[in-house]
Amino acid sequence: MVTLLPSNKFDLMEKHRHKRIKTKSGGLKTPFFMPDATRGLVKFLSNDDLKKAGVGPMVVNTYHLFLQPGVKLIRQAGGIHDFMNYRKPLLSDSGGYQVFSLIHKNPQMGKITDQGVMFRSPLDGQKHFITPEKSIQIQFDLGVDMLVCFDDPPPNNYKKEKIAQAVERTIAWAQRCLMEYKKQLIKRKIKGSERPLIFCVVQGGEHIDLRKRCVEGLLAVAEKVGLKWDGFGFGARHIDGEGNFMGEVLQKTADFIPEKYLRFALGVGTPEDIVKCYKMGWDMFDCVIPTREGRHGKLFLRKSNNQLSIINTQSNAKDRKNIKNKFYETISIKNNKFKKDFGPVDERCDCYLCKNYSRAYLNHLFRIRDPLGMRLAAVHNLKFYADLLEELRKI
RNA sequence: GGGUCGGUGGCAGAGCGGUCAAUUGCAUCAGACUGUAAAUCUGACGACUUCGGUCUACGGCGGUUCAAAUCCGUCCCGGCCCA
Repeated sequence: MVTLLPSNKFDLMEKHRHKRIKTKSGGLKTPFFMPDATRGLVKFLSNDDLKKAGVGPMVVNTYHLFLQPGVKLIRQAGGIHDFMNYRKPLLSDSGGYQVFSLIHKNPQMGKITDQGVMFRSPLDGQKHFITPEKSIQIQFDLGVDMLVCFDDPPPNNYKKEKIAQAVERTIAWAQRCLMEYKKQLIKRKIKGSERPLIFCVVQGGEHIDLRKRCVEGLLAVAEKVGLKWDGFGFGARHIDGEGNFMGEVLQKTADFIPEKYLRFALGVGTPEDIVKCYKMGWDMFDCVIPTREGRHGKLFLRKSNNQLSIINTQSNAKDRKNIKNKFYETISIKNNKFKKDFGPVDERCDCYLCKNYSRAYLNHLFRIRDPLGMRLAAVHNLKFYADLLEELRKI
């Protein structure tokens, strides 16, 4: 494998660590990245593609799977692993993010109360009431290896008092989630080694005091219930209104979370954001970037050296400035300049795309909008992420 | 040869006297995307420009009109119908 990271480029605090965790579907070493298989698949990819891309654990989504095909069917299939025929660890996101992405962004899509959330299905408009308890029950029904508490992630630009309110709600919901978790373990007679790991989520937007309050509240709640969290997630968006990475908030939040807990930076992120978070002590990541941007024709490339990128010259001024800090480059394969480029997408990459096809061919696939193009691009980007994380595991 | 319907920007196809450099779709060019309502979304798309405008454009030519892609004449080209 070609080294991705320049060895001396990161002047951040060195708080990274390596943990080993056990799940019923196998062990994991941190740090690791999980692609989002929201509806029970990484769009366009087969399990074989995932394997070739070096994908291990993945994230599925409670709310989306609840809507379709429904929990009952997945139970009949023998659980989400059997349904997908995927044997590696799976983490289910609670549906909390959909409180943000569907409702906070679009109030007519549902209603949030202390009791729970009324979602209006984007599929057919039907109403569904999801409570913290229900989210946990669904996640047990899915049979995942890791589950996440149902939370309320407000947009970062909300007034502080509203974010504080979301923090208190998230803490209260976490307690209800943990109680339900306890109940389900007993009800289903789940033994220690079969126990899914449980993550709570820290809210608080850009406010460090609220993040602190949230971590403390979540620790207190666990004590009250008499169980321990396996990990803490960083909730809401980790970029501010201008698209800037909220480095200090991420760093401080990591510091508030006691060392022994896993730290899961939900939704992070770009390769550089992952590296930064890793250095701060975050262990786990998931993001749609490699797959979505791949489907949209953006490919991640290993840099030939530590010099400035010359490829991405058409990006805006802000990007051009930022690119100095990047250890990789990106191309938009749809661009005209690749029409007759018969070289591989990334000559330093050994993924299925780069080993078999040219830039010109991929450009053609995107021009005719054939799904094969999106599939190959997603495989390539996931391999890039897999290689990056493999490298981080060695640092 | 007669009749009839048509010829609009790369293509398809609106417009049928001024608000038209011309709706819309496709194509093209670029950009965005961070716990996936995303095979999506945004912008540009005649030429020049001191960004206020200026010019050239709706088959050709010639008219009518203050004003024509839009009305009239004629020519060229195409579809269909009749001989």
